[in-house]
Amino acid sequence: MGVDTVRRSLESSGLRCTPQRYAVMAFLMEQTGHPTAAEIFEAVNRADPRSSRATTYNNLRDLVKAGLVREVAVEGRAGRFDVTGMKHHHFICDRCGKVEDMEWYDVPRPAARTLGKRIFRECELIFRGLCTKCTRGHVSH
Amino acid sequence: MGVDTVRRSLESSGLRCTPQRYAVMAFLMEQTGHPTAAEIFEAVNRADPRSSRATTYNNLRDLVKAGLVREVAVEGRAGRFDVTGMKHHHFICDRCGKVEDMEWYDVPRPAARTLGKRIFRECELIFRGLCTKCTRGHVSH
DNA sequence: GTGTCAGATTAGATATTATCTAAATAAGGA
DNA sequence: TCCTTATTTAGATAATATCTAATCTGACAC
Ligand SMILES: [Mn+2]
Ligand SMILES: [Mn+2]
Ligand SMILES: [Zn+2]
Ligand SMILES: [Zn+2]
Repeated sequence: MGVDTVRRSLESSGLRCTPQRYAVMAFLMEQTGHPTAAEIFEAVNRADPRSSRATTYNNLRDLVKAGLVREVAVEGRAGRFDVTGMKHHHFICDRCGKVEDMEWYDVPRPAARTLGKRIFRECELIFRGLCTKCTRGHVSH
Repeated sequence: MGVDTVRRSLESSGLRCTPQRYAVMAFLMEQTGHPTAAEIFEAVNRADPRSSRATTYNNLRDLVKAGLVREVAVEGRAGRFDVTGMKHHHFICDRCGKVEDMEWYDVPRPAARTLGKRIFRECELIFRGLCTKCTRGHVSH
């Protein structure tokens, strides 16, 4: 994805395209994992432009609010982020906690009866088990 | 669920049945919501026996490790807990963040192809949208 | 290009959530 | 009743996130 695509997606969300904000988006887009705010902060500051901690958090919050980034639901204490855009599910490793993307597929939505007066927007699937790395040396059964 | 049931489930997990630990289990079992550690700490200490903060956290960790309690995957910063036992899914409100239980139903597991060398254990479904309370006054479309 | 200013950035303080430490206590079996 | 060891405790500390208020700058109008 090119520089202009990022710039335009920021602008169309009413966000200025600042070097710091751009760097967060660019880093997240080249990631296959789900970095924490601390990891994003560190990665962005390995090169110019520098960005303060507050700015990194501010930008993550703004990008999430704009729908360009999401905070994934995990049970750890540190928020983990990925770019929205391509729909996908997640696999979380029981052993090492790694969060991996999984191919998206449609899930039967809940029955109207169980939904009640709630307004349904989407389903999200979390698979659990052992990741490829943690599987090594593991004997099933 | 009776006193003895809790006691036995603790003992069969190799955990001593202490008043503090029992209080955490008892509170979680009467909850329909998904309290944070701070809420559990507060609730437990509204009456005897008292429990320190460290003990509340220790017990939650031990109960999770024993499989009697689980930490729910949510995107907030504070861990939220519920008792395992009855399988169910979750509905998370976009607006107020409330986590509600939803009737369990089986989900088609991912294709072996997308699973690769991972070892699959279970699927967990998260529904998103607006809870009943946040629906009030909301105009769809 | 220059001026304007709301939005953005910053360092550091503060808040929130969770874990650690080491001494004291008590559960449960012998 | 005694013994062993898991558990509890207060307080310190760590990890994560937000706030503050001074300063700066991106984007737009001219
Ligand atoms: Mn992802
Ligand atoms: Mn639940
Ligand atoms: Zn793993
Ligand atoms: Zn709600």
